[in-house]
Amino acid sequence: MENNFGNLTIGTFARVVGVNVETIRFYQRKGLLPEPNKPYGSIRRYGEADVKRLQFVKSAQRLGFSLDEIAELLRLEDGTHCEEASALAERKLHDVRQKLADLICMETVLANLVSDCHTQAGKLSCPLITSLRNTNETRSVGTE
Amino acid sequence: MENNFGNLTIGTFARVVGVNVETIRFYQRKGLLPEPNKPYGSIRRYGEADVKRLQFVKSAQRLGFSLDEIAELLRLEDGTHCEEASALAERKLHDVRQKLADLICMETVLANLVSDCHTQAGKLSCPLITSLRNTNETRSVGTE
DNA sequence: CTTATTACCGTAGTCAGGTACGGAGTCAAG
DNA sequence: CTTGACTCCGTACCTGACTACGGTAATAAG
Ligand SMILES: [Zn+2]
Ligand SMILES: [Zn+2]
Ligand SMILES: [Zn+2]
Ligand SMILES: [Zn+2]
Repeated sequence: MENNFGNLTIGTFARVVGVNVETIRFYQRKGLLPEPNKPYGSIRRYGEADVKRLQFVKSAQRLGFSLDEIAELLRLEDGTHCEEASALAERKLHDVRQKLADLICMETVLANLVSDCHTQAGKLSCPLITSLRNTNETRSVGTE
Repeated sequence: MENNFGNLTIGTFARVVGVNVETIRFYQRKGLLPEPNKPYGSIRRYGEADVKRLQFVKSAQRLGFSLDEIAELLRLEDGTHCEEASALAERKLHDVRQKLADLICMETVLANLVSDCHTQAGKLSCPLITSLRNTNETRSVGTE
């Protein structure tokens, strides 16, 4: 039968997006993905919309959003709640910027540690470890 | 009795560093912190070294290290394993930079969505939602 | 001396985010 | 029409990082 991208079984769907079948079922139970209907018998079929939605979930997840937050983002999908939608998006934007700041701080600290470590010239002990031991420099990270 | 910083009970120790007592005991079971001896009876006392070590754990954690990785770092603490230490830090730095790239991408997307939403002028449906529905823009996120 | 905190210790529970399992039923190929 | 892969569904289990519970002992405060 046509196995184009509009007509996937759960297994193909999972392989296309690169997740475990069980993960899809888990997301369905959590309400993140719908359980599509079974057009040709007793097996559900998944389409492009599902692929996109799942890819969105995975993208947002890589950005550190929790599944609950992603559910919130996805609940905006009906398009009738402009106020709530923009408020939510702005909150997320704020979160993202906060995370960005934290990460930039981490990046600096780690990059310095690594560079110190590499410019060590026959010193007695690793400056990376020494720096980590005097935690002063890293204390400012994650000031939420 | 002297409650200076070289003679803390577990409760004071916890309060000083700002963690739960149970967390300390948990770290002890994990081997991240030693169980000090009981100099005045049957109650353990904690000193500056313990405070520093716990602060080290918490700092490293804020930098995105897992407890297992931190244990690894602590095992390198004699400072004679520069290679391993820097390799570990470099791996973390790579992770952090990957997350940064992802977040910058998401920041752009979210900022655009919010701005679209605000420049909406009496249109039928929220452009933020519309954009979210065509998730194309977020597809590039997390290209590991 | 009594009472209220705290410490000690082991075990168990929590939460997020899955992953695995087992017993059906279903479907396309040979 | 059987075989083997796949699906469905419910339930159970797993990891990481804690957090809570419960009983007993020690000790500090009044
Ligand atoms: Zn606004
Ligand atoms: Zn080094
Ligand atoms: Zn070594
Ligand atoms: Zn809008």
